[in-house]
Amino acid sequence: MEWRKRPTMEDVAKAAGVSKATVSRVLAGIESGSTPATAERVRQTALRLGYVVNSIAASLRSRQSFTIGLLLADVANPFFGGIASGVEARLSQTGYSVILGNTDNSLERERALVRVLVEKQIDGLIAATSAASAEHFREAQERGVQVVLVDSDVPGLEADTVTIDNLATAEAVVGHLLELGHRRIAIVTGPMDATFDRHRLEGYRRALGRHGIAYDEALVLRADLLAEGGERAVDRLLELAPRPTALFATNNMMTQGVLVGLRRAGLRIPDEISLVGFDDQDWYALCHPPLSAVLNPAHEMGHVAADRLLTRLAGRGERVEQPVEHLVLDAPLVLRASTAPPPQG
Amino acid sequence: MEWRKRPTMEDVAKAAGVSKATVSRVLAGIESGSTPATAERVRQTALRLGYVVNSIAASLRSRQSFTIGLLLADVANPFFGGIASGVEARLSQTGYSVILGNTDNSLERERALVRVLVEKQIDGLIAATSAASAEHFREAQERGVQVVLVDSDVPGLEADTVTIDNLATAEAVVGHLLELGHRRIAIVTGPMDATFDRHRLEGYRRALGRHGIAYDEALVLRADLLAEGGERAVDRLLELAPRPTALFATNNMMTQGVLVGLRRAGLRIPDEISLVGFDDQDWYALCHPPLSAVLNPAHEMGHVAADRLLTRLAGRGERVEQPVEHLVLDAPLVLRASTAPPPQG
DNA sequence: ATCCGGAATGAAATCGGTTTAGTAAATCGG
DNA sequence: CCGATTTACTAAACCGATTTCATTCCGGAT
Repeated sequence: MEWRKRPTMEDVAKAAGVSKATVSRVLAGIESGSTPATAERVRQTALRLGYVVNSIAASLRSRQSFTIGLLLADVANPFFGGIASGVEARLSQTGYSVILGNTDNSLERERALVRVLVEKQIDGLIAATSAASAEHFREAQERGVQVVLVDSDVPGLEADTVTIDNLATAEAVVGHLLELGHRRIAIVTGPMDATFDRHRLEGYRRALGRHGIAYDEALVLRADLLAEGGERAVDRLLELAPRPTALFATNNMMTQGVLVGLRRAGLRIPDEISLVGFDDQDWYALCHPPLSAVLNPAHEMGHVAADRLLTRLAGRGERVEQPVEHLVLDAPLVLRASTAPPPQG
Repeated sequence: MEWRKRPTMEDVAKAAGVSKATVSRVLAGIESGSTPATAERVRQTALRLGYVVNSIAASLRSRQSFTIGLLLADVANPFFGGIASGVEARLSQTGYSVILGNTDNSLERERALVRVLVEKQIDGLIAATSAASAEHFREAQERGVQVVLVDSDVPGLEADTVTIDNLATAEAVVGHLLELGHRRIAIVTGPMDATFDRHRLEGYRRALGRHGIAYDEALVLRADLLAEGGERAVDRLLELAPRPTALFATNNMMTQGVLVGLRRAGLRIPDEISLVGFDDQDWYALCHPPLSAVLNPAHEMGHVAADRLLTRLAGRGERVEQPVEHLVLDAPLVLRASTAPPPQG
């Protein structure tokens, strides 16, 4: 069987009548160390032979993979899709590749993924998961991986973060509801593993406190961050007496679930109940009624995180280590038509 | 500066009193070639030293990276997010990693990405883009990369594909509209680069033909596959006289755009115009009115594509080459409330 | 003419594994 | 008990680049 082997740098060197070292220098774009004429000849032969570098070999020797890991709780969720697109957009401008890992909110899977990524010698890691544990990240750091956290912070981990001010944002949402006159406001939260989750609840609490309203555990509907959970939360809400007049759903999937639950229950928004969602999506404007929600800048967070990672990578080998940064982006509340003063009676 | 180097296989070998070869065999899980006692001792020392393999080095020698490339037109689009999650779910069960590439519908970016992926020695490539060109894929194939296409086919490329029957699906949609009594049915298409785009139009055409209705170029609203394009398509539709009584949007983003365009124009669905969308999303059920659409099984397509790629990778080195397969999945039309008989007069 | 310094280049070491070829000892059949 | 396998294991080659260090070449200063 005839099979043409792909040309290596050695082949190019031979064909161009130079050494591997020279070919390497030329193709790496190093100006000094070769005549313009030689450089051109090398480039031509490489092209003629259809030579393509083997980055695996290059990485082995140079100890740089130009690859970063991206851990997401759920790629199918547009919020994380937005983060991914932001990360990818920024990184691929620079020749870095991103290895995608989906954790499905499983800490076990997350650990396994980090392990594989470390084995693959990633230069950096961007994580947007709700992991409560820090050790697997710390292990990666010890092995020289720069890590940047997005959306959520991990307590006890010394790493850059890119988030929104979840506390203030939630406080603003609930403040808006309070100003409309609502007094019984329910909140649908996740399992409280992640900081964003806890901070959103804390903001809710603080807004109530500021308005002199007692915090009532019964109004905190703990769910699973998925649509299913949002839907079931509505069921529990219906059993509350007196029934809350407003509801705050703290992520996009649960917002969606709440919407179907409310529709199934036949509750009219905002006449019978006001609703504020999270992670604004384009379609929020299209449902009935158009939904007010917090705009969580997913794409931008991804972009900023990638940017931060790149500068950190660029600054390796510096004498002084760069201090960690905690970047906080704006998350405006976009008001549409799903909130109104509470019904009379 | 004191700096502890991460242990290599050599270190483990020395500490365990065996050779690198033995360590390699043990850690690779090769049963034969070592006593259970030796194996255990090696595993223990590896653990004790905190040894982690360097897959880069392993890949270089073994010529397998256990990495595949995933090219998507737009990760932020939930449809592609669904494909990504399907691919990732199937692949990560098996120790493969996926490198994500976003093409943004740019052929140039797509070519550059394929180049980088080939340099990174991917074992396989899954692409869900609307590239009309085959050569960059063919080049990857020549370099030993197995290619699987998802959602769209690339004419002139010998590769596995995983798609839906776009022609039949579109024909069914338009057939449904025709049976309701519509005679002027507009369609919003993409730029016709991709086969899915062309096939959907062809299905539209065939349905009309089957019902003895003339095909009218004016009713074909060419857009850009984005929401923006769908919105502008509505503007053009409004200028048509007589105005079409039904509209078929052929992907999720354009469906969304059409929805906002229609809303802005104040056209009531389905009283004044019927609408069928594509790439069913959960929120279609939540808008007003609940939207009928084709359910494009993104997650499943990704899953199947990954599966196909894995069996192809497993079958390398066989005497006989496996023939390419064209897998076609079901894409049901889910009817909700956005279609009705045309208005009188 | 001679010496010197910098630029161009090449030979060889190196990265950290996998794989091959080979060796010594253990096992087996008769 | 002997030759023939088999088994456990090692030494060394190898994958294909980058990087270090030595060498050659050249023009300009002395």
